Amino acid sequence: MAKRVRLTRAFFDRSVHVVAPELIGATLLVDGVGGTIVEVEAYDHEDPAAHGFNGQTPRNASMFGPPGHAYVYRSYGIHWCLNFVCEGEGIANAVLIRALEPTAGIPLMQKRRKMQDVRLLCAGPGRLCEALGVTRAHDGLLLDVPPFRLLARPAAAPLAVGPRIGITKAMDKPWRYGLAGSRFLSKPFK
DNA sequence: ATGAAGATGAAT
DNA sequence: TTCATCTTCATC
Repeated sequence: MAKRVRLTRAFFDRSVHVVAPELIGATLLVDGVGGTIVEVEAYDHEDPAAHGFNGQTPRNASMFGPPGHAYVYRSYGIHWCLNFVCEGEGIANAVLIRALEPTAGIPLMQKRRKMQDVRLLCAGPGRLCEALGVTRAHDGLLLDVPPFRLLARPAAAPLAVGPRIGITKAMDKPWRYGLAGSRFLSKPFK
């Protein structure tokens, strides 16, 4: 297998609308555990649905920081969700990582998730974080140094595009991207 | 100090 | 469709 290009902080210093689709097919590993990204959503600073839209707070601070860092937040009091911060220091732009196809460290993921079905291990932002062991401790960390490891997609992937999940229709945009036909998505694209 | 809502997931 | 679970932030 050809050695794949590591994604550095420079990769993320671009519009979320460019970065998000390019992340489909890329590899995400946390302490060596992870797989191929198959679903993401883009949130830009002009987006009323984005956490940063109403200004900076302690929770979303890392979203306003420089690109190439992680933004991890607590969802519904229960789950962690992982984002990659993109261009515009002082402006909140990020890509939510929603699902991946497990390829590395599957036994550990199964243990963390307390279930065996590989298809459901990382099919959703909360599930993905539980499987990879991502918590608030990862908030604000750089993405191009351990424990993170990101590898560029080997080639452009066939994209599915659709409305984002959990966003009220009035605020929504077609900024959810997926690997067309993947069975590891949190939900199918229509 | 208090309360409402939330970029979800699992069970019913 | 319901509910678990709890932090965050706006408001009082």
